[in-house]
Amino acid sequence: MQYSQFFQLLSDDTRLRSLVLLQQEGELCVCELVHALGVIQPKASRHLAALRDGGVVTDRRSGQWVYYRIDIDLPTWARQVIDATVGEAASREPFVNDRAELAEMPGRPGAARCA
Amino acid sequence: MQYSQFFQLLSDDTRLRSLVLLQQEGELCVCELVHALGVIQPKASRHLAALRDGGVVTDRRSGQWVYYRIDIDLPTWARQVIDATVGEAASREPFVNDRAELAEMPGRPGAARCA
DNA sequence: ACCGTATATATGAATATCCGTATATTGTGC
DNA sequence: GCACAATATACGGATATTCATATATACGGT
Repeated sequence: MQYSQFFQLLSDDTRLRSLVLLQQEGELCVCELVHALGVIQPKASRHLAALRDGGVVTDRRSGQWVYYRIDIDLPTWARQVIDATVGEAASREPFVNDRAELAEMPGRPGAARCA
Repeated sequence: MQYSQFFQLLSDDTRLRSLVLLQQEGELCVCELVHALGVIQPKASRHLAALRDGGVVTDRRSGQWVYYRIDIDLPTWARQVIDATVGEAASREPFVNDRAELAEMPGRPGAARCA
């Protein structure tokens, strides 16, 4: 059943924190997520791959960097789930701190960081 | 983190199908869920206990029966997640069939089955 | 071609989850 | 108190998830 699979992807802290940041920032590369979340690179990469394989995010290569964003073609209900969650989580830890860590990251690649 | 825990509870088919039925019917006893989902009793009971321990549903004893319903005090965002999901899932399998099986169940206990 | 950076994947271990069976608990009616 | 129905829990076993380490791949600059 596709529904429970979607929720399974949201049931891990690293994946959920990544999704919240992606929803807030629009697009992020792996190294930005590694810095913001304070996790090692293989861990971030693995969870992003899971989100991509599940159709929740898409990736785009630009030079050495791979940028991830939430899939534009996500079904309406799934988008609503993410919206409701991020709306609540945005003002709570650890999500507030994740965003602060991202903002303080030096030498971020200069890709489009539109919301 | 409470958010990922909530999603973990929605990431199992049996629990999600139970929640959809509870959202639609308002209140159901274990034996009704056993019949509607076509699962054995310990399985239904175990998953309902997980939902109760996670604060997603509440239980109420009435004679031999224990009735479950979605917790009225669920945070707004969690309620929105369930609403969006049930709104979409209600017209799809296996949720349609679950409800049909429940409607055809003989000898249902005569408790409040309000929406 | 070589080196450094960014990202992905393979591997094995630790842990968590889910299951069916068996059994315990609780309540009802006699 | 006894029999029965509804529900809950204990127990192992099977499977899935997550992790860190190590390694592989891809790209840019020189």
